[in-house]
Amino acid sequence: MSYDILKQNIQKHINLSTADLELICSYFKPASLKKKEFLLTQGSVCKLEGFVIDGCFRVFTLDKKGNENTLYFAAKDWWLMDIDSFMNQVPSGLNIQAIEDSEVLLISRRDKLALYDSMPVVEKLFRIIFQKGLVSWQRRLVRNHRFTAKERYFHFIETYPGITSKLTDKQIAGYLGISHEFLSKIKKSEK
Amino acid sequence: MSYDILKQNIQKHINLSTADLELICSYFKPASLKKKEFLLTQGSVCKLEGFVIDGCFRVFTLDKKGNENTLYFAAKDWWLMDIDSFMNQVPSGLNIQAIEDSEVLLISRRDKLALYDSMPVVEKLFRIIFQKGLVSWQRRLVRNHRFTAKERYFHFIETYPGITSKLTDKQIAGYLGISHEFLSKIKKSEK
DNA sequence: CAAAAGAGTTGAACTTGTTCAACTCGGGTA
DNA sequence: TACCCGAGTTGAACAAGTTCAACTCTTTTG
Repeated sequence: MSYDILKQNIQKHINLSTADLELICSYFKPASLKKKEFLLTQGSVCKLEGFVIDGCFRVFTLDKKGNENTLYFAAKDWWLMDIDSFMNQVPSGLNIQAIEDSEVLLISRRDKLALYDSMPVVEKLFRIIFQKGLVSWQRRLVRNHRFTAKERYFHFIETYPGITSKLTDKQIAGYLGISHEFLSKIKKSEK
Repeated sequence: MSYDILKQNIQKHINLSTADLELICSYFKPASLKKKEFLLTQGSVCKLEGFVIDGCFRVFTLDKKGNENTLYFAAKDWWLMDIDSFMNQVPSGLNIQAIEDSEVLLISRRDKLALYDSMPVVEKLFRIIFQKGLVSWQRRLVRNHRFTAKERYFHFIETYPGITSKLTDKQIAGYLGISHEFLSKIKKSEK
């Protein structure tokens, strides 16, 4: 059952009664996306927050020159959201696209706000999730300042071997913040 | 009264009764730090979380070569913490140093955990604070990928004119992730 | 199956940023 | 006052990463 992955994810963060767990999960609705389909496009308002059950997504922005900058990839067991647009109902600066056929569990903004209001433990859950997220974003920024593109590349493939295999080099380059031509040269140099 | 700044900061995020606000604030104890004094040093465990009433701090890491990488500056009305070390009681990778004589309000880990447990609204407060923090770290990473050092420099001084005046160029360079020599050349080029 | 589009590679010229070393300048401290 | 230290500047040589263009090789799609 696909909800098991969500339940296990929540329990990694907090201890919860089975009843509470069931109740939280009941607000999430399953959805399928085909490869290349978008869950959110830049400029529109984010209406859904998701959790990936299977498949993989990339979350990226597009600048005027058409350069893609990838914020993160979300494979199985990852949360998927544009927090800013979802919470504040402002136009999103992000695109969320399936990079392979995928299954997600989605919650609407209204339901999420209702959960926050009715279950304090959900506040705690997301306080912890965001707290952990903040730490990893801080670390990523330091790596970006401190490490060369080559070091960042090897850090990435060692840290996320499972995701790497699903991605094109162009997508990885967009995550590392380098051109795909340069990534190609990095890979060649280390053969 | 110095607690007013903290109260106003909290109220920017959530609506709270005066009684709750007073109760939360009662856990925070004032402290003074002299210029160059450390609130936390790399390798030790973070025991206190702070809120800046006056002055300014820098939060940075030091690598083997002695390069300083600044995660952020915290002036009046900013929160100050190493979330990872504080929450998980692991040795910190960060240094927190006053860059001028400063006043802070500090809360211990025990008191913070007690607040989380006894007041669900505190969970909400920090859920919102971390949520906003996450958004700005994501944006900063995109700026780092997309913008040149020169663009990042002008973005910084335009966004934080008040803090800029307190900082040396070396400290700003550490925040931007460039050498201070290169920052000097950037400033010269735009005269 | 054929055509087209996208992914990856390579080279050459270029831009951005680093490193190291030498120098200047102003402010605190003995 | 004299000194020294840290901040900032500058130049030259170098390293890291980009851009553009040309080419190959898969993959997708009609």
